[in-house]
Amino acid sequence: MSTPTALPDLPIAGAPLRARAARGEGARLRAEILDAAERLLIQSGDDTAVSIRSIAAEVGVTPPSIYLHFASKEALVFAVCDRCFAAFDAAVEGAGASTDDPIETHRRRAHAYVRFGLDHPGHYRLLFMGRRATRALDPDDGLTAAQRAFAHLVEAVQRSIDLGAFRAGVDPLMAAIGMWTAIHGLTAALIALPGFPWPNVDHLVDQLCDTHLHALTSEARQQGVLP
Amino acid sequence: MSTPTALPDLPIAGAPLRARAARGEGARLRAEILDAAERLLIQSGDDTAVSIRSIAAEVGVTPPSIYLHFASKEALVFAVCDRCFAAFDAAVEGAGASTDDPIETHRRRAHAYVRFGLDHPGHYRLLFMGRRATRALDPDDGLTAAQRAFAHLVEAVQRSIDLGAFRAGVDPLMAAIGMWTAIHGLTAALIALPGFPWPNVDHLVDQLCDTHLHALTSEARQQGVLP
DNA sequence: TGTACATCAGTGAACGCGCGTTCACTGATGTAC
DNA sequence: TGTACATCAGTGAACGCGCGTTCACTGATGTAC
Repeated sequence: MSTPTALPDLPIAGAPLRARAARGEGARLRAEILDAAERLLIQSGDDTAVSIRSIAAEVGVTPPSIYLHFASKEALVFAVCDRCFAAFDAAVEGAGASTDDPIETHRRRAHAYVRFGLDHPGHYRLLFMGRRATRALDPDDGLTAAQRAFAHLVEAVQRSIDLGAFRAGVDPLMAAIGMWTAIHGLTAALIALPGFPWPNVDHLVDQLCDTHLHALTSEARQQGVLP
Repeated sequence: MSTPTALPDLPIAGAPLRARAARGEGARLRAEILDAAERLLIQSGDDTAVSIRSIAAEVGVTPPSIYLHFASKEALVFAVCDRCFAAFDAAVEGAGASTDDPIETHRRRAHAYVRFGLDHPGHYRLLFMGRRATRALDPDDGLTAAQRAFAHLVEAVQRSIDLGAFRAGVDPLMAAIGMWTAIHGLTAALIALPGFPWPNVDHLVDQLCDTHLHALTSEARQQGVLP
């Protein structure tokens, strides 16, 4: 039936590249959109620089198709970020769990944190340096992956206190905030200012760990204003 | 000559609000553009969210007029940032100079740094949390205000070493990076996550100063891997 | 076994919008003769 | 004193572009009778 010149089975330039999902497998597109959006978002590290149109093109589908699975661009970006936060959390938790030493575990967490940021600067920019909504769009969704990741750090500090490795007077929340903001500042600066004359990164992380872990372990109170 | 219905001297709705500068005072518009751009940029804290058109409207002039004084949007944004960095540097240096104590000066610098960030979150986002170029567009312009600000911190550390307040073995660059990234991380997190259950900010800054200044003053080496 | 119908997975075109930048121009003002 | 001219400080319209989202639609596939 088809003439020699007609090749309807080959993709035509400009035509969608993706075969329509079979009946009942419409949800497959949702997963493909998430994957494509993640690829583009971590490439640019900026959700405002990634358009619905570019995500649709990456999938091989037209822009309106996105709205079959996500209510808005914001909802799609949030879904991607939640997945990325879970990956970040897994990397840090995994590193922390690789030792039983209640001090060394924090050191390994810190190194894994910074390494994640340097290995995946797009992820890190997206998760920690943008202006996205922090809370779940739908309150019924429960804790976000970001909230779980921070809770894991507080738990790690609490364990070190329970095991007697940290001073008894340590406030787990204050200590967690102190360590997190310091390591975040280093990571964010390393990513944002690649032209800065940075010394060896591992030395920087170690120095930071020395400083903070010393304060959490030494019995002597420093000359600070805190009681 | 003018009829009662003609009021040519009053601004008409939609018409430019700004009177044309007198001959020889064309440079005045440059200053007005800088002021307007700074207002809008610190309001949003994001240079991609501020358009040439909105800056022109803020001044009361048409968009092409911007190009009489700035080669591109990038050049205009850079000029604004350089001014903002100078203001930031002045705030921190001023606070540091308010005492002769070589330890207390760092504490005051830290508090002034965080206070600047919280008082001017738009400035801070623009200067430290965006994706702008870090170096001068024209290499002949010499050091940027940002580079001068960091140099001032290194000098402050060096003075504390020279006065014997910091350990002799302290590397001024490493110490400056350590303190800066930590305080930057706290400031950036405070700004980016206003919904986070932050404890008292002054306590956080003090805790951070305690931790870092203790490491720089105590003779005992911590359990770190550094020699 | 055949056929009308419902459902599903998308598409095509358009909505109104804002963007940075360029280009030829205008109209007031000072200057030279 | 009068006037032609140069200069200056801008303007108006347009360039081609991409944006998120909506809406009516299409065409393949399964299902009920």
